[in-house]
Amino acid sequence: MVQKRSDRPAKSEAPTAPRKRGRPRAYEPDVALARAMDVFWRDGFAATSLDTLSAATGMNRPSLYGAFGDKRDIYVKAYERYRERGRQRMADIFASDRPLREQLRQIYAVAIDMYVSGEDGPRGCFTVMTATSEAVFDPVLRELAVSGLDEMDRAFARLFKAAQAKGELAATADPALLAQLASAAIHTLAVRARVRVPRKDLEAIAAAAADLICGRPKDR
Amino acid sequence: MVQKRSDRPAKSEAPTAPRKRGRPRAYEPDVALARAMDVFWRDGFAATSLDTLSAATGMNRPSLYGAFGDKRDIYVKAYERYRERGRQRMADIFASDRPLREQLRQIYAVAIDMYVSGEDGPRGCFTVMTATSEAVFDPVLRELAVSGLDEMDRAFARLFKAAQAKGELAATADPALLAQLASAAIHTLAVRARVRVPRKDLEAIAAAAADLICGRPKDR
DNA sequence: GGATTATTTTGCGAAGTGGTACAAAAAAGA
DNA sequence: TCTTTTTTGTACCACTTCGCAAAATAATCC
Repeated sequence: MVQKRSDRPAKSEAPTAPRKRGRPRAYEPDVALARAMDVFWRDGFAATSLDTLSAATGMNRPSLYGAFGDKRDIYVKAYERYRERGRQRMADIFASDRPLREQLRQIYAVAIDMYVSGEDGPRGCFTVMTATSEAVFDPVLRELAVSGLDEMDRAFARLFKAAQAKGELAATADPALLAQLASAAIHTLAVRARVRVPRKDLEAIAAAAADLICGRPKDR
Repeated sequence: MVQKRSDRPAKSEAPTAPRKRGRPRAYEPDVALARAMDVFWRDGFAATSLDTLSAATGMNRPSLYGAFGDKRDIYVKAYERYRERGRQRMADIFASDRPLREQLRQIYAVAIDMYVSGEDGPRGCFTVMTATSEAVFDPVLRELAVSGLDEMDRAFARLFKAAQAKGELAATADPALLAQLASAAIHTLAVRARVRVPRKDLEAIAAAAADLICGRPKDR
């Protein structure tokens, strides 16, 4: 009996078996948070009640509170999870060294996918739709929303710098400024998706944005 | 005594003196609606309570209901008022026949003015911030939000068509598509204003958008 | 088995929600 | 002065909201 409880018990199977002491959880924190994210993403902060969260997660309110904290805490965690998922979906595309126009096309395609997703209707972008609403008077939420916008801007800026180095983009362009316009396309896609603009129209906007940024396409 | 009550009494002074029969109103409907608009614009639909509206307008709830209807009715009227005001502020600029780049600069300047306005903090754009949130599940509100986006798109499209006719814009450009990108800049300004991005930064984005749309500036 | 620990369940309470009924108030008309 | 008409102010309703305390439950540890 060397190990006590300070380090992982290292059970036989998956890392998801620490076998703690008391009554076992009836929920999986990660999937519960995913459901909470779905609700906040769809309805926003103010329009979401703890009862709705409770129903969506299958946890009753005290369990919710114990696991994640109060409503605002759940919101913050849900939003961070949203950010993390978005980061994962975008990472490969930003990292690939394909032609700039193609990278842009793929990035916008992923964005559109996310924004029109939703069981009961297109949800748009969590950052643009709900995070910015709460951002004005809540400094913490504002910092989160700002970092969400910044992250996208900076990713685009890196992309454009690399494209300039490869000669795919005019050397006179300001990468940081152009990045914010590339993000602007993301934002308009989010807004328009939310009012049920058809996917086809969104794709046309995305293509036009990519064209405008890269310069007119040479061939077709 | 020819005229009864079907037509205007045409009192001596302003048209605001029909002198109706019962107890006179303690509020002016128009300024009350302006206050309601301020609240909804700032807080959105869900986070606004009738008590808040009551306090802001100086009307108590029954009077609010009598004058404008239920909460959603007030919201709709407030949003329509917002639209009307925006239309007024933009109309002259869109109608002027100045150089395209200058028109764009002015349009974006007005937008920034509106979006950073607000006694307690920047409010962003009513359409982008709150109308789109409610738009997913409420067909009426969706139609309103869509028409709000469309109106801006179409105004830009007319602008670009005229610019093409004057030779200020490449004939190969698609005015309708380019218009949606011009609107995208509006949307990103709204989003960023809401998270308290400084005015100076917003102006830089607006200038970059105008440059990108018009083509690089010839001189400076 | 009994003690310990962690979680769920039940239920409550205080505040807030949108909406309304009803009487008092304030004007014009007779 | 008395009636009629319109609006206001008070009070209330049924319901929802968030958060929490206390008890019940289910596991491990000894």
